[in-house]
Amino acid sequence: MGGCNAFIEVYARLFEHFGAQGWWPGETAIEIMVGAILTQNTNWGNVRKAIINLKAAGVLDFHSLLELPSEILAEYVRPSGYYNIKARRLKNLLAMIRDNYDGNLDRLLADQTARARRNLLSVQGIGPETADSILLYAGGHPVFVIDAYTHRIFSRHGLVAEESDYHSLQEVFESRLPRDIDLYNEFHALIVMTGKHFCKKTSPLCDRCPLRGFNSFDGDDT
DNA sequence: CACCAGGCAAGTA
DNA sequence: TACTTGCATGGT
Repeated sequence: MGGCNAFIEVYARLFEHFGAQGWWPGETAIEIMVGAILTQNTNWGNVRKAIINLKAAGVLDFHSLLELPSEILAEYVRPSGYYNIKARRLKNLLAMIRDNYDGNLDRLLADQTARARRNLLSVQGIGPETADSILLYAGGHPVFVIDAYTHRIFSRHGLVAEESDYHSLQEVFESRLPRDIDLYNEFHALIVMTGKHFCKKTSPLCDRCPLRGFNSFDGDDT
């Protein structure tokens, strides 16, 4: 259907259904970076409360966060869940930026993509999705962010193998799509939106999913 | 009530 | 290497 590649067609359908998402939901680089850690395996609504706490306390900037005691930081981020772990992960990230980029977040974000990514991944508590979210949404680097929804939606529709790991999925997306930062930005956001509304763990392939009937693979099972 | 959420690391065999 | 478990609040 529609001669061009399936991934572009999926993007077109999702964009038509949901419209532009305008991610990331946050204004500054530090806010995006913090949000990327806080949202790990957690509903964004909970993350928003944590961000509001940090803003209300006036500590949502690099040096305030660096100096803030971990126990206090943990209290602020408590609504996002795993609050002790996440407070430590934030501290680990801040320390890496202090040590490698002279405490300047903009220098991390302006670094070469590969080196910035390596440094992010060296932080305990930052894995590929968190690193790539920071690179794309805070730094504007052309890396496609993969998440649980990406895997679930695309494997259920028979577009990628069920056993694909993070890196192989990222390779597929980046090779099938034009290297366009705005496209990467919107597409991942649209995938998350689709997952939230139509592709939960249980309740596979529901009726009003914008991708329903996308290919013949659809609908043979639930 | 059970289940899940925009992961990641550590433990086990 | 390939599973499993801990981390935790809040919404549906």
